Amino acid sequence: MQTTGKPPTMADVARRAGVSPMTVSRAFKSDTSINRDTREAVLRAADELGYVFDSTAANLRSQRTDFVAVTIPSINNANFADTVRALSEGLSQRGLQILLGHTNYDTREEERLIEQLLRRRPEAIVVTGGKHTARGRQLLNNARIPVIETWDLPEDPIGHVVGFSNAQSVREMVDHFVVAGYERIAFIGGDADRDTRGTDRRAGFIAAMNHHGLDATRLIAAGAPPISMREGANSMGRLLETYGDTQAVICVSDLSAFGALTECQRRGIAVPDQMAIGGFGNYEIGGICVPSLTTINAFAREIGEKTAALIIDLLDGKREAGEPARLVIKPDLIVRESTR
Amino acid sequence: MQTTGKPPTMADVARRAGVSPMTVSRAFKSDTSINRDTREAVLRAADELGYVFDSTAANLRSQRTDFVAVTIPSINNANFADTVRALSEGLSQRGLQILLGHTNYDTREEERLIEQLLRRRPEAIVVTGGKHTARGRQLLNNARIPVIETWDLPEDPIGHVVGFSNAQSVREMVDHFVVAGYERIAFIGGDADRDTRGTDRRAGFIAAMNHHGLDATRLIAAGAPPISMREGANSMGRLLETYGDTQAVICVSDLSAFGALTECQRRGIAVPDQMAIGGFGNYEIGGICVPSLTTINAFAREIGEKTAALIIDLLDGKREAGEPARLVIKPDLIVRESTR
DNA sequence: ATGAAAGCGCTAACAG
DNA sequence: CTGTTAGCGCTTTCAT
Repeated sequence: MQTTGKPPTMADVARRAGVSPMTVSRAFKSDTSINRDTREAVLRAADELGYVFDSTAANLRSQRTDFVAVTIPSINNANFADTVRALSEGLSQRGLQILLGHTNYDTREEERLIEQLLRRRPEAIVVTGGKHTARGRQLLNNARIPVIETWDLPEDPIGHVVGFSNAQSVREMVDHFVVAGYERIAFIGGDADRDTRGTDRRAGFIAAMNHHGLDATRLIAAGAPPISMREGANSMGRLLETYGDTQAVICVSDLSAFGALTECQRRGIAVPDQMAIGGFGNYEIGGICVPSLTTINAFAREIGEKTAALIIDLLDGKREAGEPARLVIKPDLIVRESTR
Repeated sequence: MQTTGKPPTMADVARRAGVSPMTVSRAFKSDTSINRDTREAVLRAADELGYVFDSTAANLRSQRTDFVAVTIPSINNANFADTVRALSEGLSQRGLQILLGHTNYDTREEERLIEQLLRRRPEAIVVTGGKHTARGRQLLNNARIPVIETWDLPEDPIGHVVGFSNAQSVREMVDHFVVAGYERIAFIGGDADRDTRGTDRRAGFIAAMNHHGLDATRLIAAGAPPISMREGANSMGRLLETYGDTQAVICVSDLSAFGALTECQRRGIAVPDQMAIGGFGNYEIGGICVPSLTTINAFAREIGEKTAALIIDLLDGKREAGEPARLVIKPDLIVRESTR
């Protein structure tokens, strides 16, 4: 096993094993017809040479990379991480590998990323959300591979969709709050535009409040997404100072909701008695903290699972590529201790 | 821009632009000498055809992929996510793209992953931790690319190292606790072996306790890594039932420490007065929760930054590949409200 | 079950 | 600044 000079190729392995390169190639595939002993001899020769299969060359010749490109807003978000993990596990069963990139909640960044990813010739591309630059859309449209938009229900989808309605989910939480007797309800979320899911959640809040004939103007802008725990805490501080008689607040995520909760704790404001708090995303923290957080389970893992299954069906031809799938997930309201 | 038939290649673009394929190739590189107008004409022709550059072919011919392979134990961990993000941002400045895989804290899984990643011919490979299967080590040793082990200080490193001493960090926390007057101190961590960093932290705890002549047997095994908030809470319950007179506990991470804190809150045990709690990793939650958590900042982001800079220097030949780097990071003890 | 020939789409190397 | 030639390492295709 030499560590200098050029790395061994299939031809080197073939020579050593006394077979043709084609036989070496077959020995490295699991489903090809090849004699057991021949395969073992080839693999032994490969091992002795320290041969490592070159996917790049195989990809070029076979025109298949077994890559699936995935873009997420942030690599540092447990919800998206859950989706990616489920996706990764589902896809790995078919030998598909994820090529992951993050956009920092920026569609310009997403556009660059999409272009970069498509150059690697993935078998499919999964993007988070339905908002893209014009050129980003165009790139996805022209890609001759399955395109799946997730975590959202775009009105004008590019291809397939695996998502849920962010607005509708929050509407249901507002309904629950109103039935529980809350009237002066606020919303803590990020600045508009960048995070479309967050924007949708706020829109759902406003629509539901208006529907109930309640004041929908208690909106705290927490800064640029993603909204951290710290920003949630700061926002709660501003809420208390601006709208002191607020009875309940819905936060754009469990992380900001937890931050808001801690600010109440620091100020001696009882949750839920003096202030009820709702979050979004069913992060682990929401089920653990004291009091635990009422939240919305968006089924991040299921999004990944369904997306993986969809991609596999499409690649296997078990599903018609021409008929875009629209897999709608119904989020669950989880009522816990932070509301009464 | 046709969407059926075979995708356009450089030859198609060249024909349309009235130049040779080589000129098209140059038009797509930024640093090559080519006439401004020619480049624009080529890029226009490419756009009109909906041409997308094929990295796979370029990679094979140039024998450069611009991939950097990275393995982390879990994709769902804010510490590793911080490292990956910093790494990703540092590397993208040189056009390097991360190929990420997760091992689920399992060296057998890591071995499979390493093999799969090396087949993609990355320019360098970054692994988390210094424990690998024999074959995993061999694969890394024979890879003719820079190997960087992170988040640890292996005694017998394969190549470069960017990490810190997990044991030493916890030793310092124990020292701090002892100086503060705590004597009956416990440790909550995962089952041995799988997570070597966690195991090192426990070893550091035991060594420090012994050094101070204190009882080092209050060890709560929280289950298989990674230890969740929930498992931290459960472990605190078991600790209180098993060693009721414990004054302080050190947890393998801030997540389990927070879980432990919530269990105290549910049981009406005052933190830090009746029970002091220390965590590890300086997760955001530790700085936000009430009381905030004493912890150890392992500088996850700096690990990523230093690793990215190291890789770039190695690939640019600004640093001798033959001289393995050993970049040691000194974690910081952050004393907060959960200890007195 | 195995082999021979050809070529995937791009760029290194050289020439002009 | 631009073009020609050859070939990266594998697999498709067709034989046997």
